[in-house]
Amino acid sequence: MAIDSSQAAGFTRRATRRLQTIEEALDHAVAIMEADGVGALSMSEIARRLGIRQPSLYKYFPSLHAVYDALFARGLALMEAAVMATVTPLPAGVARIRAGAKAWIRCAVDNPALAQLLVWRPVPGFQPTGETFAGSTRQMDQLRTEFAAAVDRGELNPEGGTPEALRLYTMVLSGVISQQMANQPGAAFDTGLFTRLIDDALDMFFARYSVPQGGSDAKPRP
Amino acid sequence: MAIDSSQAAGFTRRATRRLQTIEEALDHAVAIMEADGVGALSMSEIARRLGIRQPSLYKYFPSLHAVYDALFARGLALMEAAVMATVTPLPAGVARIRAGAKAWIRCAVDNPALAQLLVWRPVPGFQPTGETFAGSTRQMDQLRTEFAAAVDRGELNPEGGTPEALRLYTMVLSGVISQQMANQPGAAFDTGLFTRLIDDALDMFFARYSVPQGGSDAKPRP
DNA sequence: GTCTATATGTTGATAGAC
DNA sequence: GTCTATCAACATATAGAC
Repeated sequence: MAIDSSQAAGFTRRATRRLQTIEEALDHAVAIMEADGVGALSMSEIARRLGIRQPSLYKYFPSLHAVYDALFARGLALMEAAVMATVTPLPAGVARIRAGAKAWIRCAVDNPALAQLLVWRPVPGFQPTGETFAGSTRQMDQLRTEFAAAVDRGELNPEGGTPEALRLYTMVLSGVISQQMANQPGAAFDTGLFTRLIDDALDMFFARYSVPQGGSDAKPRP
Repeated sequence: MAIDSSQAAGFTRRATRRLQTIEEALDHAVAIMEADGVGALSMSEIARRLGIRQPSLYKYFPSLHAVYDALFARGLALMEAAVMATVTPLPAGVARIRAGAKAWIRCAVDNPALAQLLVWRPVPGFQPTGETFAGSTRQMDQLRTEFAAAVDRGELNPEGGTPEALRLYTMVLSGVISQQMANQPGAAFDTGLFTRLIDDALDMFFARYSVPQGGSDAKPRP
């Protein structure tokens, strides 16, 4: 019992310590990217800030690309968490989609380096692992169901459920964050010249898929 | 006379030869960026492809940043030429703006490296020279006048002339090209999953600023 | 898991001969 | 304008002692 417990505890402690170091390394990586650009990341600099020698870092990451992959995954998780925290208490529908969009944009502005990794492809030769990329696909799937729900509830016309509508939606969000990051980096969400137009952008988008506001009996389906 | 002429000719010949070399260097630079990413550009690689030693390249560009600046300027000029060629024969108005937008997107897709340099900011520490950046500002000014003309002609409501409308417009275009370059690089304009939605995106945008389609007497201004 | 040592490569930029 | 030579950094990654 005592032996098992200490073994288990020892194992988990080592494992958690290792995970802590990994997270710390990623923290530094984010700091480096935000300071000097996404392309300025290097194993040497991470190790330097971590207080270890550069070869030691290879015990945690097999390559620089692996670091980028972990950062991509972290970015995905961060965005998902931000959106979920905002969206979970809300009922399905357009209002929920809108709230999620704003949460996403806000999170992207607050984490510009990770957002660049997600929205742009600034690192030559880097592509997220299949496993990592699956997370991105999963988020897109969930977004699809959100739109389908809004259509079912009659808040969007049937065209709102098409892949084209979804792509148009991602284009709108991508446009907001791209212009904000490129032309006014560092600005806060509430004061950014482009992010402050997010409501207008969403109005513009959803107006395209609004249901005809009929009177008492407006084309009900038999 | 003969002397003056030969001197002048000698001077211009040398000058044009020099300009030719510079243009050739920029051609190689574009090829490098398209092959290995915008951040992969280096003086060494340009010189290698140019068939000269790397220090010799410093006779043409004082630094790598100067090369980026020249590339930024070339990208601006290319886009402007493409838009102008499409737009010049058309009368002012929304149709002309739309045609210009499509020409711009098409040109961006055909020149992804230069487009990335213009739309994103992928090179850490690089900012276009004041002179170069002025070209960008000038193009924005012209866009502003295009919108003002469309408002004057009654094709857009007064809100279409506001800075917010213009920013929303740039966000839409930036969203199209960003999503296309990030998620389906290399696709042609006509078949790209995102670029083929350009008309829908423009519909969505201009619908927001459409004038109320009145009957015979729809709110004429006194 | 950390270190030293090292191999091997790259880069931007300058000095100075021709 | 081209070259050689060189500097000073910087990088990724591996081998192997402890």
